[in-house]
Amino acid sequence: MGIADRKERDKEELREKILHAAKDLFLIKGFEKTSIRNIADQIEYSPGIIYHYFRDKNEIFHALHQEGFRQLMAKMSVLASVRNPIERLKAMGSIYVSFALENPDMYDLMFIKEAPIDHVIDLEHDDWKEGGGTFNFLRGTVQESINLGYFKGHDPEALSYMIWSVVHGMVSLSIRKRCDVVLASRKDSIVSDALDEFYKIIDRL
Amino acid sequence: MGIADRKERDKEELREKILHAAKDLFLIKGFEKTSIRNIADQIEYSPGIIYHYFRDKNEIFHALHQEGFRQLMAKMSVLASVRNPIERLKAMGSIYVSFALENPDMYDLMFIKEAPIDHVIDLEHDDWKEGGGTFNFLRGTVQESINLGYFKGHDPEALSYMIWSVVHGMVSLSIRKRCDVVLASRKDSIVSDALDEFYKIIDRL
DNA sequence: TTGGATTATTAAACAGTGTTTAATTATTTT
DNA sequence: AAAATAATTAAACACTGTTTAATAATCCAA
Repeated sequence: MGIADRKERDKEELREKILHAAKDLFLIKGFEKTSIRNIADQIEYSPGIIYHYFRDKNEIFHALHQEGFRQLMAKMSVLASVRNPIERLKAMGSIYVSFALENPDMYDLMFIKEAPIDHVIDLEHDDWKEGGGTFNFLRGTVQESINLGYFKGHDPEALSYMIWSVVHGMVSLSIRKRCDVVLASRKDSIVSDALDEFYKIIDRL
Repeated sequence: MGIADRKERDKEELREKILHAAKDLFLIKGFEKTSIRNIADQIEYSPGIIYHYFRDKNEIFHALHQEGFRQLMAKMSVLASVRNPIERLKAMGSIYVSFALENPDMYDLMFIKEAPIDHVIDLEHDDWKEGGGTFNFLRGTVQESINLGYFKGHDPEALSYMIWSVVHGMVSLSIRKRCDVVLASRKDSIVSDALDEFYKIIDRL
């Protein structure tokens, strides 16, 4: 079935081209300001073609969303070798924050934008659960820490959510420029400074 | 100058009507999905009139943004009577979170949406600074706590940003439905559970 | 009270959006 | 080579924020 295969590959190729163009444009102009026509112009096809590869603009969103999670998980995977769960926890925080600050638009897409999460819930729920996912990695690390005697009296799941909230809060306030108003002078360092404050607290528990 | 006054009042009245309609619609449909024409329909005027009262859609955003901050600050003001800064800190967290969960769309507008923050920075910077503002209230409370011997070795400003990040992170992940995917079973209670975890940590410092 | 200036309001248009439709071109199968 | 199928497009639809010029309403001075 070599011919069918090649056809399949050709189709996949154009799909990737659309996705690539979409990502490029969105990193420059932002997601909502990137139009279907912009993407079509970029790949030198007519706008209509995009609807043969994606149901709507949200499905492009969703595909990029998945790619972002693959990237983040790849960055996290180096932590498998860190034995001490508290050390791993802190390293996770640093990786999470640096991923967000180095790829603010991708982070925005993954964790801030409202777009089609309903869609994501349906389609990605299984991926999340079986694939482990970043949150389960965090929850596991917290559980390990508790097993070693840290975080006494804490609920592992709620504590994990709190920890996620700290790092997400820091980077999302920064990305959406909410600290510029109130912390203009140190807006470039405040996130890493605040992360250090959090590490100090962890060390004292 | 009674006539000029009345004219002024009439103008103000329509301005308020636009704002009211905009807020109503936006609470139902969301901000981006509320169009100028929708607002015009609601108040039974033509779309063009809105541009005689607001420069553009962002200026409506900005007006609602200010209203939200007035609301939040009003809720916070009851805390002036709480003497113990640690108690006040925790009460602030609870008020902040409940404000966000009770007015998710308003919170979204104030702290999550990207819209015209540049505009806000220019216009609102002074309000923020002199009027105190929520963040300065937090910073002051943290400073008071430090003066009383709490949070030893911490930088008050960075610590304040970290604390803000915790509560903002919790509610914004919830509002933007990022916990639904990963914590479906307890998505309604996770925010308050996580806040409790944070309080436990504060109590142990 | 009337006429002119000013102001408030509107209708219509512009350039853009996501999406759908039917028509066209290209490719594959018979 | 003809018929069937698939890929691609042009054109339209109903919407968006915003601007323009024209209209309607109001005010102010003579």
